[in-house]
Amino acid sequence: MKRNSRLSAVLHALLHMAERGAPMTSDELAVCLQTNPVVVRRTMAGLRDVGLVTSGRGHGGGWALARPLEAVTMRDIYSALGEPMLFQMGNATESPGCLVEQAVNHALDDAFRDAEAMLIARLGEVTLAMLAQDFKRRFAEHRALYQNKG
Amino acid sequence: MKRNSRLSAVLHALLHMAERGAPMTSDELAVCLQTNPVVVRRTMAGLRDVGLVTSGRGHGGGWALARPLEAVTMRDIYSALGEPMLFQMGNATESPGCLVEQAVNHALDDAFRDAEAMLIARLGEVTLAMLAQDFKRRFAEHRALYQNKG
DNA sequence: TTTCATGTAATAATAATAGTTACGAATTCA
DNA sequence: TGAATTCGTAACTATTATTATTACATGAAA
Repeated sequence: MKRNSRLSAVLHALLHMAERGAPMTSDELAVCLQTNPVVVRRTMAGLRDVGLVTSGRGHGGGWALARPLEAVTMRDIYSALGEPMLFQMGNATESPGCLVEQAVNHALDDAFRDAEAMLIARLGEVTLAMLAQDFKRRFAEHRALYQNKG
Repeated sequence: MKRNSRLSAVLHALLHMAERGAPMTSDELAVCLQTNPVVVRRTMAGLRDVGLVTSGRGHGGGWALARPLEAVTMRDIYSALGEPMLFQMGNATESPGCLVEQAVNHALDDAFRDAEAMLIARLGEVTLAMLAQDFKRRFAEHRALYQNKG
């Protein structure tokens, strides 16, 4: 896994889990996401805590979706991962004794809060089912191209 | 200077530069922003390159605003610092061979692009003059409180 | 009871950012 | 001219945050 793009990676994982019927192990997901099994567990643990996925141990164990694709939005995932991903931009000092800084921080906070609100709203409009459908469309398109060429 | 809050720090600096009539040296700004003079130079150099501030060497030199406060918005500063501050969230892989990932990234990019567009629009509505005025308001308020208490 | 898989703590490695040191170049003033 | 400033930058170090790894315990299934 790279950079701070955990959201992208997790969505990726969830769609692969959906394609598969049975649970996927941390090792399988780690290969899929090009990261380490322990990192997968740590990340998925957060999703399990809010009821988005389930985990099971022993034979036949692993990670599985806890809800149908239609009932999960990108916002759910974003929130489960701990929203401050972006937008944290904590203002310079936590103890704003300087009145200039108070004025600056107030204006910045306003703008960033609004932008994040819009982001969250947009993420809430897209379900995993929609993503899966978009994937299918791309797949069909890709296959058509492939058949044309050979 | 702390964290990734360069935007906040720079706005802070510019307002202090405005209060003062004469240019401020990197050393003075460094004290004001609790950072290092070299860091100040590096940061301010970006603003100078887009014509927001001027720099002068030797006696009486230092940094000064190149435009009136009314003619600079928070967006100008945000852009000059290199927008990808937040929002960079580069999707997991740069070579998206996986169609699942393509679908995910497309959806995420849409949402983040819209949110950043809103952020930039909001930042563009606030001039440094407005921030200065808000500061004055806070100062008056503060002084009133102080006089009441003794 | 052996094998498989998660749970988690502790540690190491990486990457991004910020801070330092050092010195060169340009400007002012005596 | 020469000394005092002050920015301009490169090179290096330090710090911080994130990610990856190791190791082992816990629980479940065959």
